[in-house]
Amino acid sequence: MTRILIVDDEPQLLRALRINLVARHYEVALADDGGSALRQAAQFHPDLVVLDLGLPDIDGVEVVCGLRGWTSVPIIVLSGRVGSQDKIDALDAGADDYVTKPFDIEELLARIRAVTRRAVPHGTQPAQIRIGERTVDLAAKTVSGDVRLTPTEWRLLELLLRNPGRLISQRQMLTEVWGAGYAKETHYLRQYMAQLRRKLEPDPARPAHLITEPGMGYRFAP
Amino acid sequence: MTRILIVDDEPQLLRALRINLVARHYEVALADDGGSALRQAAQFHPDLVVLDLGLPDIDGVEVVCGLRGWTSVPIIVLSGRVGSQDKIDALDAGADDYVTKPFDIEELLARIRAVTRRAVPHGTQPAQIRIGERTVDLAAKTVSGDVRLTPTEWRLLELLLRNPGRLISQRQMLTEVWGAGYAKETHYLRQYMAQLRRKLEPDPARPAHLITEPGMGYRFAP
DNA sequence: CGGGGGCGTAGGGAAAGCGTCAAGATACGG
DNA sequence: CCGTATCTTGACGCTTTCCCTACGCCCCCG
Repeated sequence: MTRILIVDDEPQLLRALRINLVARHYEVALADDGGSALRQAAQFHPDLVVLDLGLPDIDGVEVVCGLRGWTSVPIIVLSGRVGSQDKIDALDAGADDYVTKPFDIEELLARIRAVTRRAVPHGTQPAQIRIGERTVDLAAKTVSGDVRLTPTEWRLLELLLRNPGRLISQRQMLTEVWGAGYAKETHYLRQYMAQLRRKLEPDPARPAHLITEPGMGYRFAP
Repeated sequence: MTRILIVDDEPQLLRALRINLVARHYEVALADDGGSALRQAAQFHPDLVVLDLGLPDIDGVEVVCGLRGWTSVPIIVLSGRVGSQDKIDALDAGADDYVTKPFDIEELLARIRAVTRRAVPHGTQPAQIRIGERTVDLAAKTVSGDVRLTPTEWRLLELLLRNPGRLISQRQMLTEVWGAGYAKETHYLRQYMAQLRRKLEPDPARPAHLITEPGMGYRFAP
């Protein structure tokens, strides 16, 4: 469920927004000034902030900066000011969208959908990745079970593991690992992929995680 | 360098935007109708699309859908229509922002910055397309259900999927997939289309998505 | 009713791509 | 200076993919 923090000093607008959002199954938290907005954001960990610029205590742009200091949560700014400079300031401070009051609630909802659709779910990939019976730690550059990899093998493996499930073209692998000018040396790939499989795959002859896509490239299957 | 595709049918607006964007070191491509917009997007691979809704050939929302069929590139819609419903339709079709004309160029630039700042580098977000019971991801080159495609099959499928609903002539398919000298080898098409259908269609004998247009070409029906 | 063009399916030979073994070349540390 | 680890390069079977031919079907048209 998407969690939304609404920040506005007008009680009736706050109320109207809360009702509309709850009806659409959002989880809602409220704040009526900048200070409590920052506090609520830290506690509530919203997936989206709807922020009125005209707050009694802190300027709205300041609130945006305060949030952006530690979070990349999407922010939609509401404001009665129609001047372009206000919009530019808010957007460049880190806001994702800017809606001028008065606004149609349906439009705001559509913009909320647009912004949340784009947002990446927080919590990216962990540093530890399992390959068969082995565990690879990209940050520490270690593999469980006393397996050691050469620098070239690490570069190659990292490229694959950072794109789980995605096909990496031979060209991309060669240019990123060996450099431009080696784009045709597919021989290196076969050589080093074989070594990686020998060191990592449970059954190197039948690779289950370091997959070949003939004519195209390789992929890491988690 | 950020690459921007501008789609508008007014030459003077096109010109003004191009000048402003080039001055700010964006790389710019232009299109003046929906058809060339879709084509340009497939060729130019922009990091952002600025799209006017009032195009002569295709409705703007259709263009948004056409793009969203295969890419998650950010889209900022321009429009003279101020009605909320137009905004909602465009945003829900997959647009990221909606700016009503006339607009301040500085505001548009700020919105461009806001949208591109949020955008993740190419390909990290899956752009998935449904074909029957299968799901195709063009960026990762994956098909659900342990289906694998050969390089030629991918080139052919990509061409069709990037032009959803549109007829692709045999000539175009042959030249783009096999090369300029193969424009008459229509039996290649029958061969590979059959294979694609076998691998993707629920009932290959009665294709529901990879449609033959006798004497003309083929079409992908979403 | 017969013929022809366009379409779908099947199968086989050629070629390209892949995995592997092995050995020479190069860098690095003792 | 030598030995080891690592990176290049070459050669050889094997698999996948591509290209091509052949054949049967359907629809349109004569």
